Amino acid sequence: MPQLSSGGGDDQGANDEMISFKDEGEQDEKIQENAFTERDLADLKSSLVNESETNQSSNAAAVRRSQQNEHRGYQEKHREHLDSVSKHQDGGMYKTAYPGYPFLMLPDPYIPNGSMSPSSNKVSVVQQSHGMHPLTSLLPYSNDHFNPSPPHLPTDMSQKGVHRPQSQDISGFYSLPPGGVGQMPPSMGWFSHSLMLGPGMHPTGIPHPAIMPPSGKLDHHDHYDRNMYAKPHQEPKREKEPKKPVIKKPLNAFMLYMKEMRAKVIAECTLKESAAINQILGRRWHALTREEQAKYYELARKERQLHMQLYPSWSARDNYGKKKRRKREKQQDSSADPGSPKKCRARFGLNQQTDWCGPCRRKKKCIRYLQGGWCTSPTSSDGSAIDSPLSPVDGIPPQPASPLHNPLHLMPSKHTPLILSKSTTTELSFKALIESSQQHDNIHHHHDCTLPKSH
DNA sequence: ATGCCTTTGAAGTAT
DNA sequence: ATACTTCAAAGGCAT
Repeated sequence: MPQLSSGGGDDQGANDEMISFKDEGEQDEKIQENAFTERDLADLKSSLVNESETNQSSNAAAVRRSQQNEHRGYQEKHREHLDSVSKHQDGGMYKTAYPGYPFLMLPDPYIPNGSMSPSSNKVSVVQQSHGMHPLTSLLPYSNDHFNPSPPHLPTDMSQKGVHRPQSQDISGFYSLPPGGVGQMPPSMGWFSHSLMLGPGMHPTGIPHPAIMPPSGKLDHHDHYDRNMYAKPHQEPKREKEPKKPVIKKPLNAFMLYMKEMRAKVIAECTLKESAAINQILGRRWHALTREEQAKYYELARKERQLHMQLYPSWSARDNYGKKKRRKREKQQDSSADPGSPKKCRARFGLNQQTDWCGPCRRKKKCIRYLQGGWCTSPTSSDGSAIDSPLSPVDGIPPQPASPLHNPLHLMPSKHTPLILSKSTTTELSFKALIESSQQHDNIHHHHDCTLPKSH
C-alpha cells in the first residue's frame, strides 16, 4: 500500500497513522514497483514541512492553544485574526499558482522559497482521470451552489490569489453567522473555493461548508443559499440565537479523496449507498500510488493549516462528543471481555512489546489476524469466548459464521470490508459486496468496482 | 426526525 | 507513551 513515511515531518504529526494493512511483502513489492521510493517520500515530507510552514503552523498552533480556553471575544478575535491573516497574504503570501492545481493559489508555506518546487511532480503529478480537476470535487460546494457575487466586489483573484478585502464589512453584504468573518469556513476554504469558483465569485468565499448551524444537519445548498446570499435584515433573528456555529473538522486526505471520487464510483458502480461506496473507495485508496495519495495528504495538510489560521481557537474538542455515543454504548454491550491489548497479547502468547493485539487499528498488523483468527478473542452475547472460528480465504478476513458469533463490534472494521449490515443487505448491495469481497486485497485491479451495472 | 452504516486519518480522551 | 474514541462526508436505510 502506498504510504507516506512519517519522517516526523507533518506539522500535524499524523503520518504515523499511515499504517499499511497489507502484508509487508505486498507492500514491498509495490514499493519496488514504484519509482517513488522511501527516500522520495522522505524528501516529499521534508519538502512539505518547510521553514515557513513550520513557523506559521507553530505560531498558529501556539495561538490556537493559548486561545483554547478563551471563549470570550469570540467574534472580534476571529475577525482580528483574519485581518492579520489577510494582511499577511497581502504581503505576498499567496502569489504563486500551483502548477498541479491550475486554479489554486498557494500560500508561500507550500512553496517555500522555491525549496518545495510545486513542479516537483511529487505531489501534483496525479493523473486527473475522469476529466475532473483535482480540486473540483474537493470543493464541497460546486459552482452550482453559488450565485454570482455582487458586482461591486472584486473578482480578480488571479494576481492576489485569495485576497480577501479586509476593509469591507462583509456582514454588511451577507448575513454571516454569529462568528462573522472569523467563522469563515475552512475546508477547501476561502482560498480554494473562492479561486475555483471563477470570476464573479465572492472572493471571501463566505460562508463555508465547515460552518454548520448549531442545529446540525444542513444541506450544502441550503447552507449557502441561506448564508452566503442571505440578506442583512435577517440579522434580528440571529440575535435571538447567538449560538456559535459549528465549525467542522478539516477533511483528512481520505475524506478529500472520497469527495473527489465518490461521484465516479457512484457512476461506475450504479451504487448510491455510501457505506458500500466507501468500502470501494477505501480499497481504491489503498490501491493508489504514493504519488496519488501524496496529493491528498498534501491537500489535507493545507486544509488543516488553513483551518488553523482561520480558527486559531478552534479545536476538534469543540465538536467532540456531540454525536451520539453509540460506540460507547455498544462497547458496554460487548464488553463481556474483549480484553485489554495487554491481556490479549498474553492470552495469545504474543510479544507484549512488538506484537499487536486489540482492535486492529493502526500500528502493526495483528498477528492473530494474520494467523487467521481474531485480533481479540470475540465473545458471544453471554460473554463466552469464541476463538477464531474461521480461517481466512485468500487473504479475506474471516467472516461471521453467524450474527451471534460475530458481533460486528468485535470485528475490526479494517479487516472486514464486507460486513453485511442491515443497510447493505439489499440485493444490489449484497451482490456488490460479494463481488468486491472476491477482489479484496487485490490492489492491482484497475476496476475494483465490478458491480452490477444494472439492477 | 434521527441515527446507522462504512471508509481513513486527525486529533481528541483515557489509561 | 500508548490505547482507544470521536468526527469529518455521503446518502440510503431502519427505527
